Amino acid sequence: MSPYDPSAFPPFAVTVDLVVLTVRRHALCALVVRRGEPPFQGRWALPGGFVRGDEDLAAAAARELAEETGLCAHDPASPALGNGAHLEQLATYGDPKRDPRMRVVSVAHLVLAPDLPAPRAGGDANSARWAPVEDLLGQENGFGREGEQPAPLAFDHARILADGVERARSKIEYSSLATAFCPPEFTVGELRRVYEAVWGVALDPRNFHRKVTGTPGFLVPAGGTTTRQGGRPAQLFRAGGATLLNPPMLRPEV
Amino acid sequence: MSPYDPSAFPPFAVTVDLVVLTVRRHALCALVVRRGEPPFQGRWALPGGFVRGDEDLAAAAARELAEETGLCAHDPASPALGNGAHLEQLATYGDPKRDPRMRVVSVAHLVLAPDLPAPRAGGDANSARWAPVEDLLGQENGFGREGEQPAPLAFDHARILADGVERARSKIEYSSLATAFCPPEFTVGELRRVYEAVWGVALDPRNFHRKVTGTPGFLVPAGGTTTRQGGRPAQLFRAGGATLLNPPMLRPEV
DNA sequence: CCAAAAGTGTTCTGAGTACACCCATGG
DNA sequence: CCATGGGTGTACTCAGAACACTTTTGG
Repeated sequence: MSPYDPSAFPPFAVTVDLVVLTVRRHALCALVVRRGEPPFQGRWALPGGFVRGDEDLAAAAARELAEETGLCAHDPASPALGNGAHLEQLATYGDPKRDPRMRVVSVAHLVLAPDLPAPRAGGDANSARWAPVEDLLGQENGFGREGEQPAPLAFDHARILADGVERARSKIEYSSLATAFCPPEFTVGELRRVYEAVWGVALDPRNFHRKVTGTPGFLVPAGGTTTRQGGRPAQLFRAGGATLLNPPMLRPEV
Repeated sequence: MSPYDPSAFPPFAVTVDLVVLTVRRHALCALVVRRGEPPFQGRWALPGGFVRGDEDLAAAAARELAEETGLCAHDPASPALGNGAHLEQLATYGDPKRDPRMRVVSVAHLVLAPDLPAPRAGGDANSARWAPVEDLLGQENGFGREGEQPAPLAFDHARILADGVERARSKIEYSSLATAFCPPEFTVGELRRVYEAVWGVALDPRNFHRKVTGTPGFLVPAGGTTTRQGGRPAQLFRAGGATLLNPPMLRPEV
């Protein structure tokens, strides 16, 4: 079978889907858009779209991200830049029946973004919003609010979202990725609240402070202080050059 | 743009490429096949092939693996079974120019296999062999043998192989995946030599023994002993049910 | 007897945990 | 003055690192 023969291989549609995570009001939230057409019309879905014929996968993900949120993300090789979003490839989903219309292989990407004012519904998306992942996936932990159980996400997007959340949860253990959820300058307490929101646990503020300030290259002082969280003024930091956290931040047992 | 309109999205070819790793003669080795046709004719490449129209990605990877090696791997969800191979999705490579003939998106998979007699060249592959990853990627460590620098792998396969090796190296830290490199029954020393080959370091045999036998569910005694490594008879073990290793095995600093 | 690998015991030390305590601000 | 969060000091504990030592085979 010659590779030049188009009948030797079936044609696929290739898309990118985005798991865009942020921390809002002490909860881990994901960006979802409402579908304006069948299938799954009216249901929430992850943002995404077709990869163009001459476009790299990461470029397609960055383009879709910009179209849907105005965020400017960057190459997977170099993490956080621009207005701070981190983008990396997550996994690829290619079940033959995942889209009832045709054979679609979707390369999911994970984006970690600082808290943004409000998603702007742009392009082909009817409307967009931030939703707590706990609501989107069903209450994994016991302490979720009861009652409002929204319709499940379209396609296999609940699975993709769950994989993205799991990736984010494990990756902040051994990397400085949690800073991607923070504004350019942040306090140790704000960074701690990111960990607490993503992991759904409480951390000891004193030991956390020692751990992150004692790891060389993790945080660099930005010079100023802030009282935006109340209490005693806190030093402001920027993310340092170190991307790997060794020894890792230990996630308390559940 | 309606998704039903075939002109709305460009058609892609979708393939799976396999990073098949094993440990032979105290070295980490990868399975490579010689290309019988252009482009890159005569060069070594990773095994792989087109995904069929009604086939899941993992199924395509398992099929290609069986065609090339006779190995029987299994679903990514459940790790090692059959004759012991572990298969998981690695990453997806979709640079528009990665294949000069056409637009190909390749979903790479990682396979960890115990030492096999010899690869059987099957199907569309001219010939196949195990090659030390150190030779295929250029000597990362100083202690590689000099001189014989083979031609680089075809396409972007060196990058894919490097990503697969890196995944394997990091994943055996915190999982029981290293047992996938071992036969069904193995000794603690054999398992230690797997770690040493994959990481390229020397580990303290005494502390390693305590660590793996002291982690509940990691190893279960198989009952017998063997002297196939010489010296005092060693207990035989099987891989236990535990898949996560906590606390992780610590990789010594380079 | 000796080499080689398996396995056990013991000491030292680095890092996480828990928690008492002080600091600096806003209201 | 006091509530709130920021930050430091310290004792306890656990697990990895290093290494002396014993065990059991093959040659």
